Amino acid sequence: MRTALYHPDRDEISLDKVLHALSDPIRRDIARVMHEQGPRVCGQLDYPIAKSTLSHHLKVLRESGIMHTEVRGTTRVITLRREDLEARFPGLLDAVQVTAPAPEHVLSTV
Amino acid sequence: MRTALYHPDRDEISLDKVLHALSDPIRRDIARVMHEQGPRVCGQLDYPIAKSTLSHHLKVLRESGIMHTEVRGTTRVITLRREDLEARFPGLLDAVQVTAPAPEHVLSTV
DNA sequence: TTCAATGTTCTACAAGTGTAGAACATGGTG
DNA sequence: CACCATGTTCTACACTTGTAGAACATTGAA
Repeated sequence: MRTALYHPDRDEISLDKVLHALSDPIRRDIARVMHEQGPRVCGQLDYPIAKSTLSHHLKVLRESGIMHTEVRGTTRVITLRREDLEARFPGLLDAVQVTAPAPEHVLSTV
Repeated sequence: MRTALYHPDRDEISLDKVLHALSDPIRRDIARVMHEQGPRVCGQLDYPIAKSTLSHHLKVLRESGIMHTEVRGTTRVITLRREDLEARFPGLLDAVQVTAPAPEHVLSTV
């Protein structure tokens, strides 16, 4: 059963959901990696969490409108929806350090 | 028993906690009101929630470093920590529409 | 001192979240 | 076909969260 993956339209992307999605450090880092290294295959992501947990995070990122998922064979290519997010919430990706390097004094953030 | 209210130092303000705090629409609106109308007394805030719930939200905002609380008689004056937040996460308050008016197409956000 | 006003804290609860193991689905390969 | 690789979905669980009522603390005023 192939069901189409849900992606909100640009105008449906909600700030509540985006901020919630980005409040998790792993999800924020996934977004950062997608921006820094371009589209990725899920398996290329390396975090100390279970496959099912990673899948959950990717679902949150996709359903909140932060990334796009394209099925390609057995793998899935995920892409940051940079333009949609920039159009909807200008400066947000920069401000949450997804598209901007963190200033020195921020790196030690707990 | 008067215990000093906890306020994180500027350098201790964590992006995780700030984003989580701002992912709630009521808390984000409180921040917006503080910016727009200056320091407020808690009782001036008008939301359809219980006193204890409002108090909880204010605690989250204070402990995440978003606002400062000053006890003054029986009331408490709350202030947006605009400069600290701007220094720590430049552009964030604007991007989450706390210090910037929402563009037309964003007002209908669900 | 007694009373009222302002908020916080305590307690409780339903809903949501991050986590992971097991099973499943899909697609490529031999 | 059988087999493996990639990820998702199902189920479960402990923890957190937003919510509110009741009691409490503090201060100012009558």
